[in-house]
Amino acid sequence: MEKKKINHYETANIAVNAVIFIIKDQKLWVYLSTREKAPFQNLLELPGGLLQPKETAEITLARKLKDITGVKNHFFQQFHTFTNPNRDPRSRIISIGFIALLAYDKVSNLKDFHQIDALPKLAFDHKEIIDRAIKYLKLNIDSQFVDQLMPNSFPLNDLQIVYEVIEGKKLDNRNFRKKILNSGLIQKAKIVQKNVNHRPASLYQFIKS
Amino acid sequence: MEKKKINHYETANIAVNAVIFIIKDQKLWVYLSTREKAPFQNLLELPGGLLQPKETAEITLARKLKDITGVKNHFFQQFHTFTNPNRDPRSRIISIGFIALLAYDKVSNLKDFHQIDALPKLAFDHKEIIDRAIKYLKLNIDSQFVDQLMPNSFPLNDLQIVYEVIEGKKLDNRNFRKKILNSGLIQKAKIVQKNVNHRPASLYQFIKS
DNA sequence: GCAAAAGTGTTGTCATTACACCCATGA
DNA sequence: TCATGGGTGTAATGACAACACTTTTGC
Repeated sequence: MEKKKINHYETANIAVNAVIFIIKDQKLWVYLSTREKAPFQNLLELPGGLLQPKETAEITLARKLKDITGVKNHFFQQFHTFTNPNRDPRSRIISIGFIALLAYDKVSNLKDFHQIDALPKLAFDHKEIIDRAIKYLKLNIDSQFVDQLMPNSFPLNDLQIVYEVIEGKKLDNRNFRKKILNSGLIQKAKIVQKNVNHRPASLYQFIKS
Repeated sequence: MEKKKINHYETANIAVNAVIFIIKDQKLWVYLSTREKAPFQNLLELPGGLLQPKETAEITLARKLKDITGVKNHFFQQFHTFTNPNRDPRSRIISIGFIALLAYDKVSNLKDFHQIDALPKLAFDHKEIIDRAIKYLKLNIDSQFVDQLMPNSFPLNDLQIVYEVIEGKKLDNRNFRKKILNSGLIQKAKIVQKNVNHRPASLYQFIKS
């Protein structure tokens, strides 16, 4: 008896994965959690999850991010979709990769963040996802991205460090200040830095349009 | 009797769609074909197809592009994945969107190309896919992209037109020539334009690295 | 000789780079 | 008073913008 071949195309689960970046101590850090189940048990992995019926990838991701960080209204952006048929040994799951950017002062617990230049072996293709996310971040660095990585108000030198970390090079302090102040993107906040054992900095904030 | 809920996640087919651009007559054109079956019968749609088992999206796309244009080794690039659960009325199909760029002299039949500023109603969410592809193209315009859109050798003024169409503005001829010649990206070809009823142009080509 | 597109230089403005010292605070 | 990071100006260079006429070919 011959079974009619209705459909020789593949069906798959659809996953999202978030590469959540923060900048702290002049380094880029990414959120990872430990897998409790096989496959890749005890290895670190990116947060993510499968799309439920009626969900877009963006809705699934917003739901997941809120669960993970407790922050509402995360900033995130698609950067690539990973479709290698063997990327999950259990079954075919394609993953839509997002970057999510977060100011470190919004993170209540930093222990799940890992420096991107000292990552151990990761589950699945998550190393590849992170590598591509970093490439995307460096290539698309702009004030909208940097805004997300900064606290509400900040010294100019902290802003400079964020640019330096992402661009991977030192910037001239005087030139940086000149440029950023002339850009019209930021303004002086009404408060000043306190409790530092050096000259307190003026604090600035991004002008929300 | 209660049915055990094994999996409340969605499975879906995975499609790729290609937004194939050419530039001709100082306009941007996109490849579309007419749907022969419902849904959206007789409307125009983007080329694409479903992933087969063991195929990555990139492999599926390369296969499809070769079928459509006859060209091997197409240049293409992912730009966005579309996951609206209602984007296909038959079942859940998510689509990975690619741009593909092609020199118009490689196209044997131009009848399936449509000017992007005069598109009729399209099938599915394909209008949205094209809009996003155009945005991506404009935002990421670089010499690698432009190279794909040019014939092997070309007059500088044709190159200028390609930049003008993508950027959506006129460029100064002298400044354009100065800049592009100083960039080190192109070199004079050994041949010269023929059979034109005006002064024949020197032809140039991109230096393949 | 006319139509059509190819090709060519100079000047002003603005953005970017390079570079080194004094300032305000807490301990 | 010392340690720590905050904060400042000027000059040289390079990139980009504005601008109009001559050249070469086919018909």
